[in-house]
Amino acid sequence: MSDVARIAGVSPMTVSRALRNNAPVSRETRERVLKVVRQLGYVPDQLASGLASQRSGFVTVMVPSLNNPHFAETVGALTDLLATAGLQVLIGHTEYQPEREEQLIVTMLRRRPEAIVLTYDGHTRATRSMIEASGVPVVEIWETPRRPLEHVVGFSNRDAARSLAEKLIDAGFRQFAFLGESDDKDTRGAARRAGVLAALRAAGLPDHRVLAFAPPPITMQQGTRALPEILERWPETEVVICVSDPCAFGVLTECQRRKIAVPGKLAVAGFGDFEISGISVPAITTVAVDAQAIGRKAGELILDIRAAEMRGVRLDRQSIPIHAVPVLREST
Amino acid sequence: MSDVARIAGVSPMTVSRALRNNAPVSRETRERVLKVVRQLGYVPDQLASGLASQRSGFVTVMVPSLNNPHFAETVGALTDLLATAGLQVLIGHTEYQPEREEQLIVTMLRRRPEAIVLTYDGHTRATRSMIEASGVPVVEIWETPRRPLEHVVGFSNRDAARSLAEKLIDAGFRQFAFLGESDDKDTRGAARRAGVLAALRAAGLPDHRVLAFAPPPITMQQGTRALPEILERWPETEVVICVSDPCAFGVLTECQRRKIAVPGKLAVAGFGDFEISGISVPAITTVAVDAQAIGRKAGELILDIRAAEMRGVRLDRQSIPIHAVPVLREST
DNA sequence: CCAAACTGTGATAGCGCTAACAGGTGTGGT
DNA sequence: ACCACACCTGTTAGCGCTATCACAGTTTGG
Repeated sequence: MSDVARIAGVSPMTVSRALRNNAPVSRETRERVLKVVRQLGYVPDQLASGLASQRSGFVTVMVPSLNNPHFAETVGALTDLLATAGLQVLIGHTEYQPEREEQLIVTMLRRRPEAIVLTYDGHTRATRSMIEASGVPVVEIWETPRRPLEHVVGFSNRDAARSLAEKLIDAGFRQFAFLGESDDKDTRGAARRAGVLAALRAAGLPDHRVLAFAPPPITMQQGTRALPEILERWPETEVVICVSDPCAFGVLTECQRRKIAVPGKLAVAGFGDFEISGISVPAITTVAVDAQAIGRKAGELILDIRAAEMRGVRLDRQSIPIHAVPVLREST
Repeated sequence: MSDVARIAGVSPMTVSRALRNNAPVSRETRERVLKVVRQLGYVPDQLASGLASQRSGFVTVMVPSLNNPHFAETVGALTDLLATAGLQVLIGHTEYQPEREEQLIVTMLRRRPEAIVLTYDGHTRATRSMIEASGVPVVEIWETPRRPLEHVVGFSNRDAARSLAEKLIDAGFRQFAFLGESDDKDTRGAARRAGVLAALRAAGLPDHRVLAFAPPPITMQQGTRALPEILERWPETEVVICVSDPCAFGVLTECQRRKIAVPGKLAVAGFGDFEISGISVPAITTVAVDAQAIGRKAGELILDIRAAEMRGVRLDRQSIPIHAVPVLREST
């Protein structure tokens, strides 16, 4: 930077100002400086900038898995929105394990993020206390937790799943099975299961057909393996509601292999409205969630938080609702 | 850090050493310091550390899209491997646009990454020269480019696609169509197309049935819309090779909607061996690529590069091959 | 027994940038 | 003519760490 300053005939401070948007520099000086910057191919060091200004320019995002179109969309939308404000996203994937989340948070806090975005699946005590102690603003996404850490951009997985089950009850189904996850304490999957069971109980229907197949995520492959287990244990099942679309697709294909008519003999539903659910034959009934909107609104919220910080105040706890609506398709 | 030093009765320098692994501190001093660190909940500032030590601890990875199971797997494997060495990954998604890659690279270089990983899809001149000028080690993945920037972890998309086409020719197919991307200069998709066409020409078969449907990526949805176009223009087509698995799945489902028997009336093949290709009914013929291995080997390579740097030398250009093999399944 | 080597710790001086304030110049109002 | 003020630029002093050298205390070896 001092090289640039010398050649442009100004002080390093003026170079620093010329490189920012809202700094007071005359148009001609800025142009002269930027010309030298381009000439030399100078690239400012953001580590140094961050240290001096106490603004790292980072936002940390924790998702269970990258290999999930939904979280990829959320992260993509968030990244793009924050980029407009010069913020970069640091992604961590927890593999659906709160302990891993805790460990990642430690690593992330070293980078002094300006905000933390957490996908809800339960947090350890240590995670909660570390984040609170750090004073970094937090946004939880993809659920509206009972005990939110601070801000929330999400929906009730329980209510959404309940609403889906109610629609299927209205459609005349009576014998439900739920294909879900094991080890699902405080997870979004557990909330979906609870929602389905609540609908069944409210309608006076049997609620015992719950298969806790494996730890999350349940893959397509696991969906194919779960179907025979359901058929064997509860041959009377009329409809299988799956914790997410990929395993619903797995169940569907296994039905096709076994020549079980869907929806004639068995109906199948998922959760999330992944692209595949609209494309497959038959198209899969599911709950549509706008994953991009979650990322976008979380990003907007973070910009609001920063704007408030500039004014010296801490933004009040926000809870931004996201729509999640059942979509009945051919599979039911 | 000076607080910790004062309470532990040592100098800040000793605290700094106690927090690292390979620094000379006596066991008892380190334990005493770490105890205070835990007591105070002190979290070292890695921005400051990076500035002082000239090691950012970052590796930049550019992928076309996060919303693609393959790149997600590659990035995931890379992230996990680099984490073992305390390195963090900064992800950028180019949306398949070299210009966006260029712009992202500028942003990334500000963070002084210790290595850059690029998914090959062609690079602009400016990208190439910026990276060379920066002196940061580069690894290109998912292809073996003709003019590599430096290191490579990948395979020939052309040869892999050619090999798939040859197998299908051996299986007796004669009238091929290729469903690919438009605007595919220097892309992996273009290499696949070239490979298929080379196989056809070598076998003396017609090679004119190429549909350049849309800019990458071709989605499932677009696969469903491409099928009618192929059928109309070239009703004699016996097999459609698609640039990637998702669009192959789209083509397959559209066949099912139109009651076109696959593979009886029309065969379908993809590229990449996404999970869906092994699950769908019929399972889709494709080219299997070990996406995780790409991430893992790229990570190992980066650790080698750093180890060499420690010894004061620059690692020779490496080119690490990845296997990509055709997998014939029910759809052909 | 003493020089040489090694071990653990501290003091000093930055890393490359920016916050905060100081000051010089020009403009307009009175 | 003077003051008030806006506007632009420079100076100084760090941000929170670590590289490097210095040095005391200890061990080693001939």
